[in-house]
Amino acid sequence: MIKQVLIDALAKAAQQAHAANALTYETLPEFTVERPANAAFGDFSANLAMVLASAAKRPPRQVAQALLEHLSLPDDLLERVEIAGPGFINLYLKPVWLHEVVQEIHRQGEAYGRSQRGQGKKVLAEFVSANPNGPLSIPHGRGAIIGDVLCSVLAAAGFAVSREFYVNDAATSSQMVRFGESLVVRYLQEFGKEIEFPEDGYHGEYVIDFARRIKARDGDRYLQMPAADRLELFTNMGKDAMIEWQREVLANFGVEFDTWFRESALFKNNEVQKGIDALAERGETYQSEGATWLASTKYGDDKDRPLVRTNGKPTYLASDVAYHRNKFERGFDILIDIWGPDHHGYIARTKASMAALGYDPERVHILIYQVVRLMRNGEFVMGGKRKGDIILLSELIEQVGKDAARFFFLLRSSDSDLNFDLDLAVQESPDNPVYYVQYAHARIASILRTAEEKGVALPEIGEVDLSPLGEEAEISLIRRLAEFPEEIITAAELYEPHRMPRYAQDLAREFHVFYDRCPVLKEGVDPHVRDARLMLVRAAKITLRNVLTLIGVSAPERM
RNA sequence: GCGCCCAUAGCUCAGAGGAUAGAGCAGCUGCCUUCUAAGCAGUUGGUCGCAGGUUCGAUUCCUGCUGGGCGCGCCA
Repeated sequence: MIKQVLIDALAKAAQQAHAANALTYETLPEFTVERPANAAFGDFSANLAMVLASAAKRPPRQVAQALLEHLSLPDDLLERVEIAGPGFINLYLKPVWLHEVVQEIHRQGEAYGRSQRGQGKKVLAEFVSANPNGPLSIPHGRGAIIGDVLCSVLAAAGFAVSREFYVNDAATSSQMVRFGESLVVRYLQEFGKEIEFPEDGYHGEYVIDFARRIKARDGDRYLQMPAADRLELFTNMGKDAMIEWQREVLANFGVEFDTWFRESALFKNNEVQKGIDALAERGETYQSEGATWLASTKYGDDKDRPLVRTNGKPTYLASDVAYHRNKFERGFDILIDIWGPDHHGYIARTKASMAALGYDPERVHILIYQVVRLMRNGEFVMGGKRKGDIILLSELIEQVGKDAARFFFLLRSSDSDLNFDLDLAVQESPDNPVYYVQYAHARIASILRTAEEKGVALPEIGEVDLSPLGEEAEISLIRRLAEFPEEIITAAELYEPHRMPRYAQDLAREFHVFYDRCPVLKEGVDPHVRDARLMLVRAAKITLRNVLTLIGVSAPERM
């Protein structure tokens, strides 16, 4: 990558200036080489002189001067260098670097954008993790897409990624029992039994539907069963059905998990108790008021937390300790948990519990995404579960389609609330960002199709002279293409998948401008220009398709 | 009361400590006998919530306020 070449050259210049006693500093500070906002400031701009100024005890511009005297870059790459503003080193490159970008994209094809930054480090991302007693909701959709695309981005940046869904199916949990009871009552009601439905039961239609399916399949055979056995059986049947339902909806949404990890397995293998014991052995727990507590305040939590209740049952935290410990024991270097906003209070205790077990809490990254609001006709919908007018994730996907749903869920930073405009998502207009981006791809495909129809041969990349590419629209398009690998690395390192749709929009915009200004196949275009532009158009197609694939959105050939 | 997130153009939001703070929408004005007008161009619009601090440099980092969203169980 060109940027790395420049960074290395500047670092070397600093070392040589230092060796020649032209510059003093202890260690070379972090510095950046960036594409400046204003094109007049060159192709790239470095802040090295400014960050070096205080150590060198000289004004930034003088430091820059000293650096330039020792800077060496190939003549066929570097056009000129300028010191500007408070001490920026602005590098103006010859167009050949841009032509090399186009060639590189052709050579790499589907691999363009990928890098080895992650060095194969093993990452486990856990997300969605809905309870197996109901349908997936809109917030689950946001978590699903953030997790799925973050994983794709990490994989592209050279990490070894696993996607995991944690199933909160502990049989002892009161919510699972309540769910099982609700299902039993609905089943009995199907046979005309007049049983009152429990106030704190699961009122949703889906429970009734499933009870009917059990009746249709198995008839009345559960009517005479001992109540305790029946409850356990129905709880399990209901759980399996819910998991399967959730799995299907997510698969329809393009989200597939490598593993579905069950909380119940932690109990089955006694790992919950082992986790508690491990903490006790390390002296991190104590007994008080009949409960067992984790001394999480030692590791930055604001209170100590109960691990085992007065009634002897472990808390949710106890399973979570066992679960995270299990993840580390499976050999993952980095753990990522993606949680909804209602879980923010659990960050400190989760990290504290891992620290108490001797794991570096820095290896656990917990991402909290903020609330989603659906809007229709300019008004908020989804009044709440009680009213029953809640929109399910499956319904949303049906209404707006997978592409729009994925793109919209990813459009905002996880830290921001998300207002999901249902009307806009289905609009076939340029206001709709997903159409805007897909349309750019379709336009490219159309050009290539037309070339074929006209009998214009598509030459091999190595055979084409790219030097005719020099117009402003061409240059800024190539620059944008060149940024793609870095953009993926940034998104991966900051855990910010929302950078991908944003990049896609920026790239689409550059292409539309190019399309408007630079005819490819029209009458009167010089064949050399035409061929060079064809190569650029193909490079844009490759890159656009690659970013859309990362987001999980289709790249249509026609619209 | 405590915690998390947010506060940037009329609206929805970007902006990893850098130069003149950006995009889309909305408003106004133009561009299709020419590769897809689902597009492009021009133009209007800002005390980056307020007050301090750190820094050569703060929309960005820190502290304190103000306003809004969400949450705060030996529930999961």
